[in-house]
Amino acid sequence: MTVTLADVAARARVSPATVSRVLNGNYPVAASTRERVLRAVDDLDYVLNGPASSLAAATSDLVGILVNDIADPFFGIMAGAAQTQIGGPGDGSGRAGGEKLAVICNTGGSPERELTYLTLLQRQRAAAVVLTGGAVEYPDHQAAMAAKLAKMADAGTRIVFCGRPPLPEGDALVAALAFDNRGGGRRLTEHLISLGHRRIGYVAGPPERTTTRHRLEGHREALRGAGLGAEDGDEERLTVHGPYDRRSGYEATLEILRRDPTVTAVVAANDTVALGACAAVRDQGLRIPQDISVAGFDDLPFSVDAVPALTTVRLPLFEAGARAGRLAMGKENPPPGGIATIAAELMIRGSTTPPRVG
Amino acid sequence: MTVTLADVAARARVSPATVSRVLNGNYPVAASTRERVLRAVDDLDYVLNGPASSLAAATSDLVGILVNDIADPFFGIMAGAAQTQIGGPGDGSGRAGGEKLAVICNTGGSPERELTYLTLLQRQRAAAVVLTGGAVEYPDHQAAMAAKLAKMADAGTRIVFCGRPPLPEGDALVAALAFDNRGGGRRLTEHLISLGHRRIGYVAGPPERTTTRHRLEGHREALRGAGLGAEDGDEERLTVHGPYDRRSGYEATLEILRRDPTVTAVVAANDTVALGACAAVRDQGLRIPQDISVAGFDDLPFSVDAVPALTTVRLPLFEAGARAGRLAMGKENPPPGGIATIAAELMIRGSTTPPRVG
DNA sequence: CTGTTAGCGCATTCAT
DNA sequence: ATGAATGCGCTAACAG
Repeated sequence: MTVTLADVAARARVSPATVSRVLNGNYPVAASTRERVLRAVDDLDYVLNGPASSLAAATSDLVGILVNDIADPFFGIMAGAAQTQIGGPGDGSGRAGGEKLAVICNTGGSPERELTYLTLLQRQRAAAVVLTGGAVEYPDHQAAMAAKLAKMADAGTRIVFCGRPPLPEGDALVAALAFDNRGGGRRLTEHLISLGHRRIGYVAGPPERTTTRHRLEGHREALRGAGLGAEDGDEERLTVHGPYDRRSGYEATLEILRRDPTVTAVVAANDTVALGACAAVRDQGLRIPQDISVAGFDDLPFSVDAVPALTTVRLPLFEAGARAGRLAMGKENPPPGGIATIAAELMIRGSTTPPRVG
Repeated sequence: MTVTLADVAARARVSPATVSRVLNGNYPVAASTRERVLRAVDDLDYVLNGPASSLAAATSDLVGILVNDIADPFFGIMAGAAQTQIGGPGDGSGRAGGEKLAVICNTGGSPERELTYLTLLQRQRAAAVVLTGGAVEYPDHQAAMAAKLAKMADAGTRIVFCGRPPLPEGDALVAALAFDNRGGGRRLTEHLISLGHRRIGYVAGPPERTTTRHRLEGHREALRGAGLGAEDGDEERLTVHGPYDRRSGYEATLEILRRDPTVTAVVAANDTVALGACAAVRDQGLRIPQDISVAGFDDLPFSVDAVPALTTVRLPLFEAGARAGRLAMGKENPPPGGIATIAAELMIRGSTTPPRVG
């Protein structure tokens, strides 16, 4: 019923080995036979059996891209960009040549699912794995991840981090592209301070994630640099943690305003959270930015369309994702030391202004 | 070097077949031996060889989810929802049990890449394929898709459409969840007409996609139902096509305003496009909704946070994606006739009001 | 409930 | 440049 390599060989009057060689193209084959074989492939509508091929060759053409939340454009943009470098141009024939199968795996931010997906990819003998977004800092989980990644790397799987700091152990096995979340966070808050803000609320992400920690650390660096926060307990009082979603931004902002109605600015962990923060501010009858300035992080596409446009920190998500894809394909050499820090750019827009006097 | 099933069998002092049985769990095994085997698996840190397993069993645990643009939350939400039903709960061990590997494939809207991905999934003997979003209506491509899907279905791959109309041939091979784009589009424009709008611009998506066509048809049904458009050429003049992105919304809206400065409302092909439309309206010095009403489609999460909040048509993306995932897993029976139409709900918000008199 | 026996379809030595 | 032979690691009958 199902057409195999042998069938193609028979029709082309060559040996199975020859068919395999023209299909993989890694070996000299006479032009005339190649043509004959390809015609037989078309005639028979033959489709290579991936599992059999992978088994015999001990490698596969699968590349996994792990993301925390695919419904969030932050990850969608990186994943899509990576895929453009992995999927190959496509030859328009639908026949599929040497392309890899770039697949996106949605962990939902769960450490367990992250490990499960890695195991699944390990089973498939994936050619490469790209891990995007911040890591969870539970020691057990980090150790388990490190062990599993080491094993996969050992088995020949290329490992690439994208927007994620390298593992504590600092394996040389991986190439890491880390965003400068700390620096971006610092400059953003410095901007607010330079405008004259002194009481700044901070809606942070989940405490266990590296991204959250780094952005928050940057924020506090800026506060301390200006002699704010550390001494009077404001840092703790004006920081509220929650997930990276709109609802969290809304509720955390209400909480911050309740704790201190005199805050003049709210910094959100990312742009999505900032949208929720804006809604909360408005629902309190306050105006942005006249009464309260609001800032985000990431510069997602919708941020420029917020009203007023959102001051935020731009991360080159597409470029980083594409580079991660190239690293996964071995098209590009790893950065020196295996790790590159990607700069973050402050985008000042209408949602931040000097606080009202008085 | 690499641990195989036989190694585990040797260590557990059982036959390879027994190990296979406990791993797959589809067969009775004595509790004591099962335990022994599992311990051996852990001791040896054994990982099943996916390709070998798939080859022998002639099936794989891969499920493909095809999307047009993973950076667009419209697809991210559906894909993520589908994955929640497919990936399995995860047992927290990271060991990976009977889960499927749900993978998202980003076609970028290209027909060629769509076919290429299907071929790749066909190679892998995917257990199921979920196709999301509107289809491209080029006859050749439709025929090629129908042929390939038929072949895959024939080989045992489950095919599910999500937010996509069934194929013209109407194969019984697939289960289809189709959004009521036409009805939603019609009700949206009827809403504007009922407010008193008479000259309504329409920023449409790419003309070759079913989603575009259906939404536009709904729009025109409403116009004609009110005796508008058809006779005076407004339909054509006030419709501009473009991709489903912000930029297109911006530019098309400028074009519409140029063609007819007296339009009082602009309907966009989706919410992202609507955001661009809003920006264009504002850049022309016009206010929303006082000078011009703007409406979108999909009700993506950010739409409620637009200022003013966007009137749009809500599609239950998460629910539809989850249902598609269950259909792909065979956890749920296909709808009668193989096709279910998913209702669209009009969400009236602040971006639409009656036009100014005069 | 468990062991034995055969392939699954292909890539890759070796020959020629 | 091509063919023949071997085995990748596992599952699925079939015995027992």
